[in-house]
Amino acid sequence: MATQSHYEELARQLSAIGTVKRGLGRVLPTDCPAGAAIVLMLLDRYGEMRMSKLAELLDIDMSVTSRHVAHVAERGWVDRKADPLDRRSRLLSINPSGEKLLRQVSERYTNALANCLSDWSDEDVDRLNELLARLRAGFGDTRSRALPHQVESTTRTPSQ
Amino acid sequence: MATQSHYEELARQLSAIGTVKRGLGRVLPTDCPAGAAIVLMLLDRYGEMRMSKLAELLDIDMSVTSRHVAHVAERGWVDRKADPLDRRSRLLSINPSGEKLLRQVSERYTNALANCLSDWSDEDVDRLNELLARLRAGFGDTRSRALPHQVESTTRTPSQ
DNA sequence: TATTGTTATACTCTATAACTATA
DNA sequence: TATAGTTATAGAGTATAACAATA
Repeated sequence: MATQSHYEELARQLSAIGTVKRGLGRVLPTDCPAGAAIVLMLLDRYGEMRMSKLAELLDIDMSVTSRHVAHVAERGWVDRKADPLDRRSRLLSINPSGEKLLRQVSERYTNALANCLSDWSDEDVDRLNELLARLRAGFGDTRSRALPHQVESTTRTPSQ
Repeated sequence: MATQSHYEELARQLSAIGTVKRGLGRVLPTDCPAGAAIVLMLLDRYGEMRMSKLAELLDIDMSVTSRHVAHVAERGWVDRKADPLDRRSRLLSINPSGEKLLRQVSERYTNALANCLSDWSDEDVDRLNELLARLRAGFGDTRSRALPHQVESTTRTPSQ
């Protein structure tokens, strides 16, 4: 296990990462905020899925997912059809219009990164990608272990 | 320079980092949102400074900085005094009450990270810290180069 | 009854613009 | 006039709770 000072520095680095996310956000096309872009990426990468599955991949509440999806559906970038197996569910899929927009988004993200990170090698980017994936996995798999401090002093069963 | 697919993966990783930030946010004490915590960290690390300097370190607009500072000042965690050299300015500094809270925040952040990243070595955390710092530097130093796409087709002088 | 998804409400973080006090 | 900081307003992202439709 790493020592405390290293974790403190990591906490600071993560607190400051907003700079980068805002920088990337500025290159997005009109009417396509970051939340919409991620939805398109995930539907493109993993194919047709339900709302609930998408919410799980996004790791956000389904109520929020619902709003992101409404946004992209209203603009004709994804299709929603009834799930024949369960009429409560909706099956989401990216359509050609959405794919076209996604290509634009990817290109702009890539250009922005290439611009700002012109001195990075493939290996540098790879290492960062791997570490970020590992970081997310650590948090994603352990959400119940990262509960607020109040839990410590109670005996109740952790929610969910 | 790295190739396109590596940058695309990085864009996806960055889009998904919110999971980690939300996880860390959940361990914060009541009345101390993430924005307040960063202000305390920076005042503790760099000492007394003006609003404008703090806004620069945070890399956010001074109007936003002003609200974060008002929050922590109202709760008695930082002091604001008039700058004798320029009565328009205010000098900010963390006080003992703020230092006490900051120790609590650091401890909780560290515990959360130690919990979720129990299999990470010091070297792993170091590498991630270095890459994140480099990533931010790339964006921070080149904000004018990462402007929205509209700029490309004009001849006007970049703002600022 | 339980689950899928939507909507209403509220909170955090951010930016732009208008404003004040001072330089 | 220009600058330091504040406040008003608006938009994006999120969570919780109440709800409708279906299982």
